[in-house]
Amino acid sequence: MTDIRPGSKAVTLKDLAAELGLHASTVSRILHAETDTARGAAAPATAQRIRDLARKVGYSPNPQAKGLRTRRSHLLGVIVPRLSDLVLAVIYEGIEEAADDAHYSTFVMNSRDDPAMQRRKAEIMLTRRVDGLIIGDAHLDGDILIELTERQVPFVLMNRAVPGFPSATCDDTLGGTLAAQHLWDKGHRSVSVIAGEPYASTAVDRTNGFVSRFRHLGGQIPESAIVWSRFDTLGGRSAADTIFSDKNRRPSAIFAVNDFAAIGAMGAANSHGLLVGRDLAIVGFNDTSLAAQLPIALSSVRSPMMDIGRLAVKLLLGVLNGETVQAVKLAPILCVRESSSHEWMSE
Amino acid sequence: MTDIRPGSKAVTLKDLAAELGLHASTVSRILHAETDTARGAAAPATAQRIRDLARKVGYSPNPQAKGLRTRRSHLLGVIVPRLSDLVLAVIYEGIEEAADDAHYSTFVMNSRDDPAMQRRKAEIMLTRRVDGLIIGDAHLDGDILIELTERQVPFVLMNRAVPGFPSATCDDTLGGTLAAQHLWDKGHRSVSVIAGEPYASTAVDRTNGFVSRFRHLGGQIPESAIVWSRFDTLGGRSAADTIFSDKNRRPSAIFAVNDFAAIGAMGAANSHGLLVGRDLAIVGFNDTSLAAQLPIALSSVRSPMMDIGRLAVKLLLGVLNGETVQAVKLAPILCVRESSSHEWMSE
DNA sequence: CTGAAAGCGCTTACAG
DNA sequence: CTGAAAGCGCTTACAG
Repeated sequence: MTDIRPGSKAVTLKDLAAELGLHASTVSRILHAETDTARGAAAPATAQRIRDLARKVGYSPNPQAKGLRTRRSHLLGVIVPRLSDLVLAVIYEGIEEAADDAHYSTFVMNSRDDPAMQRRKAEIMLTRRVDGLIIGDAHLDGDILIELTERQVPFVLMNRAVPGFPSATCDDTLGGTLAAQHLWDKGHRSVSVIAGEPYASTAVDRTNGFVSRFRHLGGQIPESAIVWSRFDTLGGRSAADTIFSDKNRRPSAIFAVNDFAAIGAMGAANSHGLLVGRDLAIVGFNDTSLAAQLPIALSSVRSPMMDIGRLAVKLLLGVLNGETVQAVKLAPILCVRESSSHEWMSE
Repeated sequence: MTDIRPGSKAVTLKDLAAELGLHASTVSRILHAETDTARGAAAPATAQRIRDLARKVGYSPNPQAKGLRTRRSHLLGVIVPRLSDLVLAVIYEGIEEAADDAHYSTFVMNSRDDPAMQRRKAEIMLTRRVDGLIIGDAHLDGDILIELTERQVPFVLMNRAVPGFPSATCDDTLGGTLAAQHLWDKGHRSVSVIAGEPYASTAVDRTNGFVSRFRHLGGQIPESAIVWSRFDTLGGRSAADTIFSDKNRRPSAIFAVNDFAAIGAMGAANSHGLLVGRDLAIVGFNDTSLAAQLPIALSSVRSPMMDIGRLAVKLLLGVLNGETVQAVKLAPILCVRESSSHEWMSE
């Protein structure tokens, strides 16, 4: 068992060397020659002795010393709007997994989608000497990314894309398209969109994908039927209230770009005496774990959240490796459930 | 504006010293004498020049070098079952805030409540040389905490307590008591409990608090009415299904030790043709942001999640400071909503 | 009041 | 095949 206590003596290279009657530099050389056994680094027998002892005492190099010397911290910084957004929490699980596999550790910080906070958190991470940043709160209208690029900070975007920067996202446009096709096929001709925050590509792309396809099929969506909103339940509820307050237009279906907004819309529908799945169809986005378990199961476009996280790490490691990386979009699939499975008879 | 780029030259102490015609050690001394201005560290004028330049170029000491020298990383490790559990995500926000204020940074890792994974993650954090651990996934029956204590790793528990170790938690027993009193007052005499995982103090204490009070008031709760379950929505649903499948006993109220389990129970009730808030009362725990926004608003015992996070940091800093710290419990309050506000007439 | 040295634990050319 | 030196950027007694 390893015995590494914060602040107290851990086993050092020098300890190993002393134990073996060797010089620390020799031990170091061997412990790095993982791939090519004893490739000029030391005699095979010596190498074996070193490795055996290292394993036995559970040696692990002091990351501070190593980082100081190599100028690589093996630390990745992750910035998200909020971890209490389930979508980001799940993506982060993917990030943690992939980083772990690559022997990197990750910091994660909440920016609350506030530009000043985004800057502050990025600065803290850089001060900590992270090797690179995974940014999950990119704003379409921000200039932080340009600054980071100028400062040559290695980074990739995750979840939200911004044209011109590398990113790992869901194909949100396609997701919106799937939702539109589904609702059209079920007979809906009057639909509204709870569109999310206009500064987020997720909101914009999902909305665009939906609207384009619906119009392409011959449907009408007036601008007034697209309601921008916060991503959370409360945002969804007030957006839905806005939609229902229009007495001249009562949509038979709502597409919400986010499951939580969709849940809020379900609550609003309930308050207005509408039974979801009969009087009103609702489709959400992300297929979070809650969707299928709600009293009225929610249809949702499933985005591969874990994979987005893993991919983000892969892309960032690519950047750190000097490769040129692109924006990559992962395909979503539609999960139809009780909230939108009924056929709608247009009157 | 600071200009710190990973891997590239950042401003060092030596740079500052050269610029000022001083020795690096002098600069270092001043930059540490924050409290007592120039207290024997340097001439007031020199101190001022140093501080001005440091601010101007945005100097921040290299944490690796500093850590190597001082044997303090100013890093805290946080281990949670899963960040996709909203409760932990919110607690983590409190942790991040408090750590930030104290100039600490935090790693957070998911252990999935799996003992092997808990060990692994703790080991990774220790290998990273964190100064201490905040453990949010403690099991009542585990032995990891004993090991850590023997190895003299500084740590505190958060969210879940284990007797004999310092912790920051909600007063879960009190929370259960509040729920029991409320349901009793509303006229319920036949109740069931969705109790959560028996290895978690949250589950055990909330259940005990509830059962004790209910029995104390003169109510009956047979052991068969206490159903242990997972903490998530699916766990709540199957627990509720179990409860409803007992044809000899149809409770008029259910206390779930967790909001997500409560939501699952709502779904199950729905499937069984029971209208929550009329045929069945449900009370959850934590008052997560969803509770108030559900189509049928969920009554819930509100735990001070953010405060628990902040407190955990405070306690751990105390431990690092050599203080003896205790288990601290924060008081919850009951939020009554539609799901349990109806009066129940016992037949 | 300020400088110079030593050393934290590592890695990396460079000798031999 | 192995050792010795230098140095990453800092802090901390210790001189002077």
